[in-house]
Amino acid sequence: MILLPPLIVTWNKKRSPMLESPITPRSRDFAAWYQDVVLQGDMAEPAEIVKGCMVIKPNGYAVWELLQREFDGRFKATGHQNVYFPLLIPQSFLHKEAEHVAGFSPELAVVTIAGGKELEEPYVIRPTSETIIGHFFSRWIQSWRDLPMLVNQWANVMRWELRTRMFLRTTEFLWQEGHTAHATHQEAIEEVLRILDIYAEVAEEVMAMPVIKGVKTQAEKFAGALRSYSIEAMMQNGLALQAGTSHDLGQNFGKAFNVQFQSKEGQLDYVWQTSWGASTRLIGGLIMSHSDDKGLVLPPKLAPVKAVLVPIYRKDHEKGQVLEAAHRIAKDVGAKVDDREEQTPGAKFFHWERLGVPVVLELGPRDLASNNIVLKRRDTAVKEVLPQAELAARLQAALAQMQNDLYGVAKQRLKSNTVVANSIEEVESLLKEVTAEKGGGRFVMAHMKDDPACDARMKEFKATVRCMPLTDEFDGPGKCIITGEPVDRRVVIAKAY
RNA sequence: CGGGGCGUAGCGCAGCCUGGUAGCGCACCUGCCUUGGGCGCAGGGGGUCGGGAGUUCAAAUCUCCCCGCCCCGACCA
Repeated sequence: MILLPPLIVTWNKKRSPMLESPITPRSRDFAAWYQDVVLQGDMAEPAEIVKGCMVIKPNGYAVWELLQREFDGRFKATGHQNVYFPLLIPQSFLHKEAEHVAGFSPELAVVTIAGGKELEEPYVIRPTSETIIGHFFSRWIQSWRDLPMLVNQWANVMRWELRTRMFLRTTEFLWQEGHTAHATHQEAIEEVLRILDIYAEVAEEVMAMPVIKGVKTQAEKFAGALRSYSIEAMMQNGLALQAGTSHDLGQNFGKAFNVQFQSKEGQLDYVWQTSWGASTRLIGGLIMSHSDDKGLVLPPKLAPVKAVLVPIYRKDHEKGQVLEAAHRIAKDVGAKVDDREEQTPGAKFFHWERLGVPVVLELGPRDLASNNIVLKRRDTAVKEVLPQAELAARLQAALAQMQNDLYGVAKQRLKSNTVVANSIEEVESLLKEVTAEKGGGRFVMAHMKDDPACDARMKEFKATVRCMPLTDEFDGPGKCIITGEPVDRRVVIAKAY
């Protein structure tokens, strides 16, 4: 295990013992820091008895539920309906689309025995549901009147990964997968981009996590898609995280599963399909975007508890007055009162700090006498003394400001860690510059042809082409740094999770 | 799947080299005392030492096998 340095408690030496921080500093070991924050923030823990899986704890699941609500509302507002398909998929289904099976075969878990008997045809535990949904789409769709078909499912999926990290990559994970069918390619493309916008909006406005929207290279696209789009975020160590993907499946699955419709003109044609997904990985991205050495930092919009009030008192008569006021004030502003008697205020401050609660309020005898209250933001650690009468407004303002500030800080980090390269040598040196000491990364923008041979060269730097941005300040034509051929824009090259 | 680390009380660890009564801190229980950033004191409960086999009078400790977890690399939301 990692040895932890003592956290020296300087504010009250005569009363406080030397304490050990339960969290490894980010700067020392980012991976250990991340794991500590997940554990100390009570978000999840390794399932231990089930390889590669995790238990999402109440605090973590509450964040997922808030995220779900944000996505689900937007999906429904754009005409999608929720459905649920089986966890088990006949193995043969996977084989109907050549690229699809090639891409997913290595990571499938297969059920071969059920009810004590060997199955005639094994089932795979879904790694994603394009195939089984294709099968049902072919039964549900006959006419142009049945289109567009817009469905979404909230589900678990399983991919047998060799290397797992909580939230970022586990064998089983939760996600939503949207599946749609359209009469024309144009409509399908519009759908893919509409969803990509929703992903970006939730990431930026709800998670306070800036992203780059882009197109995946052919080498990096979803197995079975014509084109894949993604949003890419940058973590605090400069590594990239794919935070949501939206795929233009063309007619590949339509043909594989015979999903045909009769057009207004009476002609038979295959549907144009899309699929798109965002997973619990987003929570990993959330943690790696905002949290610090003291623990979790949650943006107000995704904090299950937005404010906690810690009452402070000495004597019995103070206790009664403080608690009465604490409950009254907390009720007014929607804060939770931590009135546990067996914990001292100091212990409570540390507790809520680790859990990432955006605002902690302090109320003690001094405040009662002056009609004030103390408000402290999790991200800045700044304490403000303000009149109780102004609390409701000031709390809302503080939460809104914190939401904005978190985004601003992350946006600035993305900007300042994004650099331009005009040759492959420059890509290499720019990537190596940050890898050595920091164990980190950055985004390098370079002109590159969308050709698997070019993607492959990035392996030398342990990097990948994250995406070809749809729009950003690095747009503009140039020559591919590998082939010299003219290309119309720069791509994002980075090390990634 | 390769390399490394680790499995001893709920958690974090010491003990192992050199075999001989299973320990420490936190947490937990009881009481008193404290409360504006991890209070203190006193008393107390809690263990198939990851599993199996072997060596030995005797194994947490030595040998072999197995299992699991974490980290680092090749594949990936």
